[in-house]
Amino acid sequence: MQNQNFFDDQDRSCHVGYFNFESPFWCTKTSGTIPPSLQEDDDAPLLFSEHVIPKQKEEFTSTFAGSHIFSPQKSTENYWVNDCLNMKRNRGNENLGVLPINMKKIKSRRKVRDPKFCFKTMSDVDVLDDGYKWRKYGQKVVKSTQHPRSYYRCTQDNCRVKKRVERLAEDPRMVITSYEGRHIHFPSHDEEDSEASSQVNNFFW
DNA sequence: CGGCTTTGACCAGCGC
DNA sequence: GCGCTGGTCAAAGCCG
Repeated sequence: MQNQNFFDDQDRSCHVGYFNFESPFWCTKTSGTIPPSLQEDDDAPLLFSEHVIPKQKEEFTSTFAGSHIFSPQKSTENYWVNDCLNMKRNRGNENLGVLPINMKKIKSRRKVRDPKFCFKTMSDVDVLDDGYKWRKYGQKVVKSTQHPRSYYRCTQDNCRVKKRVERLAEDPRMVITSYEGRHIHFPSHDEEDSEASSQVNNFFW
């Protein structure tokens, strides 16, 4: 297995880098998975969910999938990341499937944006190899952290997927990677490892 | 020379 | 309306 990036989110080690989205799912407001307390608010963001795929050697692939019709406000970005992690900790079992999440209400009135998800990784390198080619188009020092935030765009023609990479202010060892949009193509990796290659293909979503 | 990164400028959203 | 902030643009420079 190549491209291994492990992180510890305080309850277990997770394997990230390859994302298995064999059956991508999207929780919507019409699915009935949103707590009643949130359904009353048209501006509440959509639920995101976790897909847990048990793997060999007691590893498992854990991914966050989400579809925010209304993206969180800029100032709630870390808050949203924390929600992802809280959701992991609240998991009761590791069955394959969609789990309801412990969700907080985040108000937002911003315009419709592409699906988005993010994860935290302990890594020395900022940019994780996810099989896609990215071109950096900007870097900014944001107020919440002294570390610069980098902006990348997929180099594939007509693919509008973007990702942001930044280090956690509280723990610079942690890298927060945020993806926005869906790839319209397969990864451009020249994989020698066929198993890994097939797993990469599952990230087509 | 083409593709990429760097970086300052610009713009839009948001809060006050 | 104004200032702050984050996101994007684009020119310049770097590198293979």
